[in-house]
Amino acid sequence: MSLREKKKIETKNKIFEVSGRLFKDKGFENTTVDEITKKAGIAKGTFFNYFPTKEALLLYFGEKKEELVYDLIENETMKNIPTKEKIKNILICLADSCENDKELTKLLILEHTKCMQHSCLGPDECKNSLYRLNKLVYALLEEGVGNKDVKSSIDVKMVADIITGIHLYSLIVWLKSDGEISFSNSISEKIDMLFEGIGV
Amino acid sequence: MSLREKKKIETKNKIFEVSGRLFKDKGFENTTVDEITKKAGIAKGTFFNYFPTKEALLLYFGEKKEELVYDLIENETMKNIPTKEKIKNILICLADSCENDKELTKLLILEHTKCMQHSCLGPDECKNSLYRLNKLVYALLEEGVGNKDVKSSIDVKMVADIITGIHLYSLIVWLKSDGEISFSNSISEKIDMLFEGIGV
DNA sequence: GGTCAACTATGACTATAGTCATAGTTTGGT
DNA sequence: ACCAAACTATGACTATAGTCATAGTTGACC
Repeated sequence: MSLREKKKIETKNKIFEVSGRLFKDKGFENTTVDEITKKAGIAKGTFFNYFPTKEALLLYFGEKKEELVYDLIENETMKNIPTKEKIKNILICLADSCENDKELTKLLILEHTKCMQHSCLGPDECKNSLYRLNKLVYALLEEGVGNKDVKSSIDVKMVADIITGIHLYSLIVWLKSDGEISFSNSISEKIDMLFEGIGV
Repeated sequence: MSLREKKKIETKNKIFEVSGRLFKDKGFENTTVDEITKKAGIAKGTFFNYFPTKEALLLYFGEKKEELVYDLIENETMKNIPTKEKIKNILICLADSCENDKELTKLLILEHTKCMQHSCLGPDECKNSLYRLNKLVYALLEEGVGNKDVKSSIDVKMVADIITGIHLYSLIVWLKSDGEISFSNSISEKIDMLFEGIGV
């Protein structure tokens, strides 16, 4: 690795590390880029060489976190269990991950909602976690239809959207609540309902 | 009405009117508060006497729009039709309203997501359209359970959340799409699925 | 119609994200 | 070792949302 590459990684890590501490201490909104760069010992402009906006740094935190959770999720997808259980387990993994850092989750869901709109990014570049979840659920449902685990008459894309929506709104409700609600429980029950249907 | 009250209303309307034109012309982000106040013939500080933030003005646009759509929705709720149809019609009303001003919808959904998180506002003050929809759907479902239109075994709150989630994510997908998708169609089909269930 | 309290308007000021021309550093080729 | 090109850092500068002390206006009461 060249000197240049080493320095780049070092600087990026320094920003990541310093801002992580600051965000934890004072919150994202109350931390200025000036402050981050001062503590990291770099010039303000340098920050923007690494992250195009302050929000991009937030998304980077999100990516790091997602790497971890998707390792777990990958495991789940391998298991030989009914589709419903598989989807539930995955959503529970995600929920647990959200539950262990509510503040970050709160900030990220806003960024992801923002992201989803600026359709600038195609399917693959888009690091958006909602989008990623949606694709994964889609794949599992297709598998489920193949296994006769899920009605073959359904529009798989549509159901994937329903499930993503359930995840998103449950997340929002949980964020709004002051900790009385368990995100993972509530989502699990909702998936049961979707599979059973609510009509008489 | 006192002179003071008249002037206040006049000024607020002036801001509303001028900013409406500017937002249409150049978009929300590209319109500055400075510009709005100059065209409205008031000082910058005055703007913030009427709207605490630039985003609050956006929410005001949202409220005005919502007043209109909720008139239609109220009509629907009166009708003597199956619960499923009622909920579908309401969601279609909302979708139509969104479809007739995509840009505003895009901006509002972000603000509403933001709003939902800052749990500062209680159920009643909160003008948030997601929250409002959620409450309405909840009421209709209860009615539906009473009418034996909906399984009595369901947790009504949970199903209301599912439906709100379906609405929200469908909205996001529609916003992301470049007009190929009909928001109202897609949501209607999703409600059918939820009533029927997707399990074999 | 004078006076004071309550309300409202004002615009200079602050805070902060993000830009950009310039200066400095690293690299690969000779 | 030297040079040019490519890359990276820098911090003064800009743009803009939002604040706040001050000045101006309105209304109610005498």
